[in-house]
Amino acid sequence: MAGVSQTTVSLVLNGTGSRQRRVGEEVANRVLRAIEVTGYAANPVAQSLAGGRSSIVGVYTYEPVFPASAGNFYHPFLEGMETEAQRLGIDLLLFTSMGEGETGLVSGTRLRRLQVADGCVLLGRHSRPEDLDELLRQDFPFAFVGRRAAHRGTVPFAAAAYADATEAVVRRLLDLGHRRVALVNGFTGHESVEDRARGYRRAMASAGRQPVTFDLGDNPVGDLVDALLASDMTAAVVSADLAAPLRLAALDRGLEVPGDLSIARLGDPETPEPVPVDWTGFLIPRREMGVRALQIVMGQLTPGDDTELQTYIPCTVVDGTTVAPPQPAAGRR
Amino acid sequence: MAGVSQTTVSLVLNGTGSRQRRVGEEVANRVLRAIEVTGYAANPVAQSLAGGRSSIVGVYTYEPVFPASAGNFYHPFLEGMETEAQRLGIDLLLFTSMGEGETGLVSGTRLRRLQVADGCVLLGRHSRPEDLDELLRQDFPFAFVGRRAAHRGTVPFAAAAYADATEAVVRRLLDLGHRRVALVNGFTGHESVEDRARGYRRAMASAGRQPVTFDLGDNPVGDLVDALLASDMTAAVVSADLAAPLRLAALDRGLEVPGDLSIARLGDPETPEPVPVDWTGFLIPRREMGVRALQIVMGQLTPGDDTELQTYIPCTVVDGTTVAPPQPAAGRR
DNA sequence: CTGAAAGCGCTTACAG
DNA sequence: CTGAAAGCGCTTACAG
Repeated sequence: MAGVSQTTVSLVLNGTGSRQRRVGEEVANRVLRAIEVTGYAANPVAQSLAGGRSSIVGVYTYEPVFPASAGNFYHPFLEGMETEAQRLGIDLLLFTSMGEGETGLVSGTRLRRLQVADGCVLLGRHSRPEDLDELLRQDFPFAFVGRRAAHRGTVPFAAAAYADATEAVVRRLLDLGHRRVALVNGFTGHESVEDRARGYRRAMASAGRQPVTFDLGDNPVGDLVDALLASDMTAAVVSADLAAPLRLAALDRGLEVPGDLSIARLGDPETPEPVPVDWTGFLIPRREMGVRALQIVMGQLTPGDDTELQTYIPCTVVDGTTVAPPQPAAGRR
Repeated sequence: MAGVSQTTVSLVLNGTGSRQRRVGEEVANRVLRAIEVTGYAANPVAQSLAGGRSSIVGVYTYEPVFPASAGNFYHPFLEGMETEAQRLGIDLLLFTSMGEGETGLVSGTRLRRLQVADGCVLLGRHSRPEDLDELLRQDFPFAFVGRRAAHRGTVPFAAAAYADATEAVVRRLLDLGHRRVALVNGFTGHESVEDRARGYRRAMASAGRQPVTFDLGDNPVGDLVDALLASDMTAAVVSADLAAPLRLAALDRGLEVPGDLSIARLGDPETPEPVPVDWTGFLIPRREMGVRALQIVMGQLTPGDDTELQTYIPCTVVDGTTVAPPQPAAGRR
């Protein structure tokens, strides 16, 4: 013992907040020295129970994190989170115990178990709005990786700036002389799809062009190519996973890419494409999204912090060889 | 309330052990119903503090888990652990906060933070013996992925059965007619290398052949090929990472594989080889090692459990095209 | 500036 | 078979 009370030790360790009470410098040093000698470290479990911080942030995923099948969807996000967690001196608690029978975060013991952590990062393509509502209602610090909307309230998130990136890509096509540029979606009803569509419309509107959207639906990709040509499209901006199949379908029909049809890819797919293509388009800043999501959670734990709750992270636009100026109409087959 | 005390609820939830006290069936049902209605779930933090279980198992790695650089070394192990964790209804706490300055588990607050978890799985090529000693001394439930030895005491582990697998591969070469089969190590001083060497020696001894081991050291791989030929070796069993370079060096010297030299690979490397080769050798059961490590930890938490503390998991031996019967000496260049 | 005391939500001997 | 009470190791009002 350094001759002080438990209270004082706690105060020394937990630092000095704004108008918090300070411990005498001399006493503080005495405590610090004793800590060094004894190798004392606070029991995080007790800290947590007593209302303090556990320095643990939960990671809740709506799908298994390490499935051989799903490739490495979560990998880059986790890499960012791990790096940031290390920097911040916190640990990550993986909530993997959501089994087949579970129905999300709200049900059962899941939400309760979250409380071990100071906050939580959520990831997953298929989130459940009721989970977000509940988290918001409980005032539990969290952040989603990717933009998510809730029925009411502000969902904190670290999202890719899909709108801006798509706008930039479409503008590039327009600048090359394309007049008929289509947006092609693989699926709909997701925030990321909406964001891309917004950027697309913005670019088209500012150039006075008519926006036209094609949805894949359940049809074969080949039909999509036919539809694009039937509409006299000279360029298409395509969601990440659909770009490669669309290009192959076009080549299959004897078209040249970008000669007959320019294709820009709106994001890089989770799994690397079997045949590498030098795409024009943009990349999703997955790693940085992970970093930022963690920062947003931690920001909510720090009173004076001014970290934005909803942040958009710029995507890197890349110039490849799948986009070229449109051919004169005569040249098209 | 169901009209019972906190004690009773706790008893109902924590199940009935061996000679533990039982709660009246009628009362238990009443409690269960109330739990269902209210959606009650015990606070794991409090459970943990009170000496109960937190249903959290820590994962401590000696290198970052999600580095883009290191490929996916940990991925298959984690996949197994995640699957098993899900099955067991527990969560995984990633101890990622070991930064640059940290010096292992024992130092600083790391060991203390482990206590949030009921037990811990350790992974990493460069473990620290003092960590194992300390964990053993504290009687903290843990398991290593891969065989590890400590100064004293039994280190629980889930290891690949390298010795058996190597023995099987070498025996296969001997059965094909090879008389001079070399063991080639990329590095030394690791348990996994020792295990392979043991299997190699066993197979050679039982066939009455002289075991010869070549260590790469800091020399170029080409020298190794020369040394193998100078010693009239017709086959080599090679550690996972060295197999591909050795084969290339042999091809470079105008040799044929397996014509002039049979090469068997002792394990599959962490990162897929750039040029796929149809190797003869064995595969490391990484996924299953993760599963078993978790089972070993959980076994220590269950009084009557008879899970082996040290388990070896069989490797899959595969027949490829890098091994063939030895050529008559005349045919060798 | 410092300490005694209550309380976080459980589990577990200990009495009935 | 059941409950009152202590205690896990902290934090944080509340008094001095």
